[in-house]
Amino acid sequence: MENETAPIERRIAEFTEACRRAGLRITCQRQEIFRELAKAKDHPSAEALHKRLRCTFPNISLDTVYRTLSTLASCGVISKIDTMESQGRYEANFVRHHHLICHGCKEIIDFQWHDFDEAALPQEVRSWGRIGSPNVVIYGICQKCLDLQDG
Amino acid sequence: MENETAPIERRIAEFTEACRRAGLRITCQRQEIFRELAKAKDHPSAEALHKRLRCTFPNISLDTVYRTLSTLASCGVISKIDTMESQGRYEANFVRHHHLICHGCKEIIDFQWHDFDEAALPQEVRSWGRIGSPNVVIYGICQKCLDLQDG
DNA sequence: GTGCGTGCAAACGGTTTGCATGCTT
DNA sequence: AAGCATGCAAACCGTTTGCACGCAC
Repeated sequence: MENETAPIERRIAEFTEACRRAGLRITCQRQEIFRELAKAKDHPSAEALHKRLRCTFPNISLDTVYRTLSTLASCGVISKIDTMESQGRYEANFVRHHHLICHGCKEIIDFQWHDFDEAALPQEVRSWGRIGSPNVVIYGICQKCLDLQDG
Repeated sequence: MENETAPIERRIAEFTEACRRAGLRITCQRQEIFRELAKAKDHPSAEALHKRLRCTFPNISLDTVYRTLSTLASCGVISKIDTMESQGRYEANFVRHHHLICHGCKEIIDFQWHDFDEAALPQEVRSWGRIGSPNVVIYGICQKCLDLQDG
């Protein structure tokens, strides 16, 4: 699960193993949902994922997609991204990264920032409790949307 | 609007001025909503704010609170915080800061981090488009919630 | 065989919207 | 006087839930 650049089949195998460890049954719906998310590059919502899955798996229901995403997220096998929008978005990228979010097209771009990842946190934060990885979120308007506005 | 530590009446005056500039009418609902948010220290949701407002302003409707918060947020007079939860939360703190969010009690704590604010952003980010202030968001479990679990 | 996971449909909760009235400008 | 803002109620949308069947174990 730790390497998003691993070949997709290897990632499925890791996923299967992770489910087994978590006591989750391995169903084809779960495998397909994970595969579709792992191969997506755009942080899809549950609905977007459902739409894609229906091409190869016409009977899959939206509820199952919702249920599976939330199950997998709570096992830490995938993660949910909090955005300003009403729809939740998901990703299966476990390389440490941060997000750029476009207010215009809602695209989410991953970026890495090693200096940040290694920086010491303020004392106030360290003494607050038990923390997860600090995440940088930057909202803005991407170049494509800027061009559309000006053009 | 820039100083959250200014006396509340001065902040209301600044708010009034900002509305005028934005071409928004100054109604007592808007003033009261802003006042309640400006004095809140806990990043309330629309519903929480509505509940508080009803004490001093029994006829105010929830719709107006929603409408006003979204109007003010789009003028940049207040800001909306994106969290993992379904409810949107708001703040009127314009001192540069970041957020610690507790998965347990959902409390949101502000903290400042000057070194971060002054750090150079990765090239990849600078060339992406037009960006707003980078925000650090840290999820975790606060000490109070940890104590409850262990105790 | 046991019981978790699925599909279906209905409920849910937060938020948004249409409309007539009221109040700021 | 003109028209934006409000309150009310109903719609909306993403998500969750109850239930009976089916499949992984």
